Amino acid sequence: MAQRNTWQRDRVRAALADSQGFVSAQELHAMLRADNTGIGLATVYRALSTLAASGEADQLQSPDGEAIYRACTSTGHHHHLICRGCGLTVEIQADDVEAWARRTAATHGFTHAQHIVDIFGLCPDCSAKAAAEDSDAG
Amino acid sequence: MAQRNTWQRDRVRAALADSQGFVSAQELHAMLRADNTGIGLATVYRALSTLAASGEADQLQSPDGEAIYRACTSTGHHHHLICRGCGLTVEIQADDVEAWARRTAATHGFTHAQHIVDIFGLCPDCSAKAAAEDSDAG
DNA sequence: TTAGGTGCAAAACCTTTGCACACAG
DNA sequence: CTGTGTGCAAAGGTTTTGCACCTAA
Repeated sequence: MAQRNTWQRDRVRAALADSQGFVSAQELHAMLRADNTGIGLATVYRALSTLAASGEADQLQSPDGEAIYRACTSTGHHHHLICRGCGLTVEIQADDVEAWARRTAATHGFTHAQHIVDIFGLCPDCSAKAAAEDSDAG
Repeated sequence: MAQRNTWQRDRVRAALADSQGFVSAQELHAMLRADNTGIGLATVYRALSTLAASGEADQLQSPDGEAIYRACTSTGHHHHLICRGCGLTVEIQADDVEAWARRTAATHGFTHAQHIVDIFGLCPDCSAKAAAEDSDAG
């Protein structure tokens, strides 16, 4: 039948739960290897896919183009505030926007809707640096 | 010295402006090749990076893990509801979201903030087709 | 002239897949 | 026993990079 309960799967799940924010499959694999398990990279990917499919994990794309995962928290996902200067990424809650996106898709009869909501800008540090360079370099 | 003004760069910029919504570098390259230009894939990537760095284009990750770009329109800001199946694009107004984005950036001390708010999904037609295939094959 | 841009192809990167074997049920 | 899961490595995809030539200022 469906899924078996292997220690590999458990380790992946545990490592995922252990991580506070998002983790890439590569990072997860590295963690697991460092943890003295001879787990394979493909296994990590497969476990992650399965976990994501069964709703135990959330999967999305990092700004770097990697797939990143997090243990599934009961309530929806969030979005990102990304610094163009240093790459700093702040996770933001946007329940209103979630609702708006769903409503907008439904209004137009769209199904299977995913939304992209991200804000690019300069973080406080980079804003200060940019201002300094501006008056400095002219 | 800074950037030169090559026809390749111009074509990339034009193709980008020509596209409603987001386009991947691969798609852009295909368009440009079909347009009778012998432009190279690497050139498209390089032009896109330059454009993104100079603020003329916005770059982000599609749900499929590709980097996607769109022309940065300084005026008449609106968003898109894009059909994954047939490419149909609906322009949507989102004043509430505009306000929210501005507020969120400010709250975190971010400056020069631009936001990306787009929804990908299946339009009514493609939804129906997908449902038909589902009950047919499943 | 100068130095940045271009094209091609190979490299690098992340992710998926084929295969033989092991292990959960 | 049955069939899913695993590990390895090779394949697949996208994006970057090296190099020689070209071209815009």
